[in-house]
Amino acid sequence: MKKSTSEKNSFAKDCYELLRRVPQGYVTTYKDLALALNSKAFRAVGQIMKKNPYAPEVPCHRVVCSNGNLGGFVHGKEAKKKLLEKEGLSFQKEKILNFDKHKFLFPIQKKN
DNA sequence: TATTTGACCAAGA
DNA sequence: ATCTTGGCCAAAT
Repeated sequence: MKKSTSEKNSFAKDCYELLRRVPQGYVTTYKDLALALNSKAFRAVGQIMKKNPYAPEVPCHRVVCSNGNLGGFVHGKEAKKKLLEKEGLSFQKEKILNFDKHKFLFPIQKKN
């Protein structure tokens, strides 16, 4: 079964769509984003964020590593940490405290 | 078209 | 607990 031509560019697009749904005070991970797209392109997700941070429309600062580590950020990790702290998250060095507690799961996510 | 690159991940030592 | 290693996949070069 061949994929339709229209869903060729869907990866990056869907990425932003999903990320845009993440509310303040919550975070998601590169892994979960990829899995939500039925893919394992964990790294590609990060690449996309770096290249096309569609600016404040998409909260790229709410995307972190699945192990609770802060992850990366174009404007520097410290800026990212500050933003998340403002949204109510707390940190231990580079790790997020109560990580899974603030982790946002997408409506149609495969079983954890 | 082929190769390299990463804001990653999970398992080993 | 930290560090290394191999793998993974879309995008850029």
